[in-house]
Parts: sequence; C-alpha cells; structure tokens
Amino acid sequence: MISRDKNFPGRDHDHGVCIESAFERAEALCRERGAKLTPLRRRVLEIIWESHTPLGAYDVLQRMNAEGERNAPPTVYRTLDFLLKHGLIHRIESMNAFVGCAMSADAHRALFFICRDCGNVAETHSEAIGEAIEASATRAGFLVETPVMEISGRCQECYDDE
Amino acid sequence: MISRDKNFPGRDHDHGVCIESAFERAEALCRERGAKLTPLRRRVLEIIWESHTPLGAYDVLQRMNAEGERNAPPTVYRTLDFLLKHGLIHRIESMNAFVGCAMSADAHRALFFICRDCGNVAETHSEAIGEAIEASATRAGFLVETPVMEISGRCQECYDDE
DNA sequence: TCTATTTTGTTATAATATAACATTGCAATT
DNA sequence: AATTGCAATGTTATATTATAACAAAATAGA
Repeated sequence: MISRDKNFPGRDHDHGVCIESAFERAEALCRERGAKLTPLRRRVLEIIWESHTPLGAYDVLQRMNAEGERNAPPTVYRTLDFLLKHGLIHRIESMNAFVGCAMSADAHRALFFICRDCGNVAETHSEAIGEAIEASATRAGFLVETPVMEISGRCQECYDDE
Repeated sequence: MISRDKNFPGRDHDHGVCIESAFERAEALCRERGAKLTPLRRRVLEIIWESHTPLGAYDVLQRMNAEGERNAPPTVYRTLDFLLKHGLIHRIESMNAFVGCAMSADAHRALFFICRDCGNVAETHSEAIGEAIEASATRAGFLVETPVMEISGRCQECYDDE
C-alpha cells in the first residue's frame, strides 16, 4: 500500500520524521542504483527537506555556507541536478525553486498545490488528471513527456485564517 | 460557437491571419476595458505573435531594438506585464518566455503543449482537466487560484519526422 | 490651463544559471 | 603501492532573467 497523497503538513507535524524517512528513501534508492549519496549531496538534500517551502538555489547556497564555507553556485546547481535526476527533489518551475520529493521516487508526473500565503507545497499524484491530460494530448496529436503542473492557491489553514 | 482548441499550427499555415485576428481581439478588448493599446504595446504584441515559439523578454527586446532603438529591459517587462494582465499573452513558466494568447482573453486556466523539438506551443482548454484538478484540490483542502499546466513532449509533425 | 495620473525612459543592480577549466578523490587494475 | 581513468568537487568568470528607483513625457480630467 502506497500513500497517494501527501497533504499539507499542518503547523504542528513532526518534521524530524519527514526528514528521516526522506533520507532512508534516498539511501535505499542510491544503493539500488549504485549512485553515490556523498556528504555534499546529503547535506543539500537535508537543507531542502528542512524547509516545507521550496528553496531557491541561492537559498540553499546560503545555508550551505552559513558556517563559513565557500561553496560557489555551480556546486549547488550540480548537486541539485543530481538530486533531480534521481527524483529525490522536484523543481517548481513557477518559482525557480526546489522541494523534496515526497513520493517513492519513480512515481513521476506529480501535481503540486502551492499555497500563496504560507508557501507550503503539497505533492499529489492523480490518475484522473493524468488521464484527462492524455486524452487532451491525443486530441491535439501530442505525445506527453514531462508535464509541469503547479497549482497556486490557498491551503485550508490559510483560508481558514484570513 | 467558440473554437476550443488551437492545435499545432503546422508548417504551412497562414500566419498573417493569426496575427490579424490576435490584433482584432486585442483592440476590441482594450476598447471594452478602457485600456490603452499604445504603439509600444502593440509592437510588443506583434513581436510575440510573429513567433509561434515562446519568446524570452530579451528576445523581444532584441527585436524591438533591431532598427537601432534603445529600449531597456524595464520597458519590455512593463509592457509584457500589461499584456499579461489583460490576458493577451501567456507566460510559460517552465521556459521564462511569453506566447500569444490564442483564446478569447477571459478564458483562463489554459493548458499548454510544448514541443521539445520544434518549440511550438499549442494552447488548449479542457473542462475535464479542470474538473480533475478541482476534485484533487478539494481532497487536499486546497483552493485553486492560478493553475500552471505546461506539458512538454512532442507534436505530431515532429515525431512523424524522426 | 493646471493638475493628477499613466506611460515611457534611464541607470543601476539584483537574482538566477551556466561555461570552462582545474583539482581532488576514489575505484579498478596491474 | 603505483597507474590509470572517471566521477565529483572546486574555482573563476560570465551569461541570462528580472526589478528597484527615480526622471521625463504624454494624456486625461478638473
């Protein structure tokens, strides 16, 4: 049984657990593929997971360098590329930012709900949407490869607040 | 009767007609709203429509300045903002680029098919997808405001080629 | 006309991303 | 252990995308 929806985290959830399980998945996946989860990559993955809101590359860089290190942009971008390639993080195109992948890494075609107030992102995967898109693509004579679906709006907590 | 789908243009379509009708819609819409379609805005709209592939802001700028003019980036960005605000163009988030809006301007929530080979973009609007997304959002307790749906893949002409 | 507002111009700079090349570290073989 | 090859990281410079802040001009209403 695979969890199909990571809903919005809520203000009080145990984030330590989130990160732990993200690491476990990352390690398993890298072992499986013979990819190396180096300290650098591990650190970047950790930084990304420490935030529920997507981080820009330069946000990540700042955090990497918080203790006086001198990493440069290409280091971050390369590391992010590695994590992207292995499905450990997602790039949110509409924000030029990156967020941890909440799903088993081979389930692609994610849909993101992005709250414009709190900035949190929920990743979901919907058969129905996938099918609707395929149907529409077929009508247009189009072969779907990489869907980008990023829905900006408001999460429950935030519109309950106002 | 409104056309629901602008399919891929095909290599031989009459592009002059495209542009003409885009201008007519833009003029009607601005008149209706009391917005001013100044020569600058008109020119940028034209440049955008001259390409079937999305243009970056600096591509637009280059074309504006092709005859020796000296427009600067803020001019382009402001003009693009105006056109966006009035729904005359769309921004393709995954490309940092802009494309003419093929639909009657108040039909929002567009889905874009973007061919990775020829770069052409087809704009479509699908009830089914909209509904599927609303359903998924409701389940996640999310209020949809601004969906970004950009599907990268291959158009028929391009995969017929290979 | 005068005034207020919108539009456009100008300069500078911020934010995001990559090219190109150097160095280091590590793994596989001898 | 030495050699080799490759993957990973470091370094410098620069390209690309976008906006802030203020000035000038054009335009619409009073």
